[in-house]
Amino acid sequence: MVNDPTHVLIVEDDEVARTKLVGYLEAAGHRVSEAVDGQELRQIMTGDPVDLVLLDINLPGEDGLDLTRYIRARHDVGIILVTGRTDDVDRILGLEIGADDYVTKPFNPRELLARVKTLLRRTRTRAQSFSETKMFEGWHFDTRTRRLVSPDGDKVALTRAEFELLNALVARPGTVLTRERLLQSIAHRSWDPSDRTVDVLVRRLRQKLEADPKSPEIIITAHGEGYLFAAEVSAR
Amino acid sequence: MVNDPTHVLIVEDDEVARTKLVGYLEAAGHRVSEAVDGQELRQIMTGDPVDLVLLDINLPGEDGLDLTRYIRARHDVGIILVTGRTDDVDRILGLEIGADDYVTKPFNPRELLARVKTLLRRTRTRAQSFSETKMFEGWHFDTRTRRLVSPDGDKVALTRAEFELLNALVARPGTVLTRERLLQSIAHRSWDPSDRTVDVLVRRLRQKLEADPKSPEIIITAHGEGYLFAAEVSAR
DNA sequence: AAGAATTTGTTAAGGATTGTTAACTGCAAG
DNA sequence: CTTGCAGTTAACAATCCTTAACAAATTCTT
Repeated sequence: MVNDPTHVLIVEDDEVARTKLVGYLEAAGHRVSEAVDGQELRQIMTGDPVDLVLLDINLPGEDGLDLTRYIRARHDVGIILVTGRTDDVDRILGLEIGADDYVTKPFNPRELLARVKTLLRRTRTRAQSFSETKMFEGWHFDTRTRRLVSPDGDKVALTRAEFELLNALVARPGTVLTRERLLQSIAHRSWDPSDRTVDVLVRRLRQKLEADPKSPEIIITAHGEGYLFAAEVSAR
Repeated sequence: MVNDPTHVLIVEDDEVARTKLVGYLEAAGHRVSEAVDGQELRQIMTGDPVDLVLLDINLPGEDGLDLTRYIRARHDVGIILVTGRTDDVDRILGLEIGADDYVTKPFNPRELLARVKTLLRRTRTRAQSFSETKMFEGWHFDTRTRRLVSPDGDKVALTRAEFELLNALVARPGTVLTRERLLQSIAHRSWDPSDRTVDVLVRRLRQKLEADPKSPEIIITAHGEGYLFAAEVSAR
């Protein structure tokens, strides 16, 4: 895995955040370059082939979206946007103009690295298509904007972990998923039998999602096995 | 169970691991083929229909993920990935690109066989495009949501074990099923003559299902043999 | 940079499900 | 009718899940 270190370019003007990112990625065995604005980015990318760009969306001068356009126009490289929680619109726009993925600040390191790794693999094998909105029992769940809309049209806010959990469940309706596996999807870590993290998250999700959280009909527990998404899911 | 042996293909380059896997699966009554790389896999799969593939994720050359994509593109077959404990991302990615399940090395035989079994059941019904809800004596039984609705329209909650039991019975109406076999369906374990687990579960199910649990008409006991689902089942 | 706010993880008590045991009941063959 | 075997039943034990409250970690605000 460290045989052929991939070259990752981080574009971020805030020094604290940048240093953090550099740390994570170097620890994961990547070669890392840094830039604070479009000028530095151009300088680096013309001289040294880059495999993946981590791009803050809020930059002074040319912002992340401008740079996404710029990069897409001349380089074949993966782009991950780093966005704030409130940058909904920019995020969508970013994906539309060619970014491959995004992470929301605050991100957790594991998730970040997971997305980096996933994207590297994808760009290497040239696959396409990223997210979509799924519907179940009147709910709309957009995996791209991370938004959940109730049958009445109310927006329901999901925390990061709640989102990941729902995402994992919705991806495999009608299948019992073990806690081990769910925790993998949520936090990229493994599970021991005394760990009740998943249970607690399931409960929190149920309270947002179920008509009667006491007798759930969407997220069903399989005693001794795990949990199961019981509603029918249609994607669009 | 050994009447119609399912054909399982194991793709694993490490000989020790492969031999182990072969042993487990043959002991469970499956017909097993072996491959060490993508080339051998293609050779086998073109000549001989396979029901399930056990696929090591770390292979030299084309790895498990590449092969998952390949298989998904041309065959309707269950895929279980065999992953190392550290392959977080690959595992999740594997599921995203179409694997059905995974087991982590080192695995225990019991878990492995349980997963193989549930997946075979699922792919089999998938192929027959089986319906999800079955009806008998006015009851509606939805195997996907695990819900039971009485003739009056009342929802009856089933516990996991009750659900599995009813599921096993309904799948073969008019046939006497041994305790051994029922316990297999419920708990994936074997039975000894002093084990009253099935009996107790039958009783609990009867109390939810039978008009008069004292003289059951739907779940009949076959003295000295096992139990029998006596109602007529129509699927839809 | 400090404190507030939010999210996430942890713990322990309480509840539910499942497994086990043993007394009891009924069946079926002599 | 009796006897032995098999199934039923209830009560208990073990395991697993739910819940609420709290602690820790993280992010946001000023």
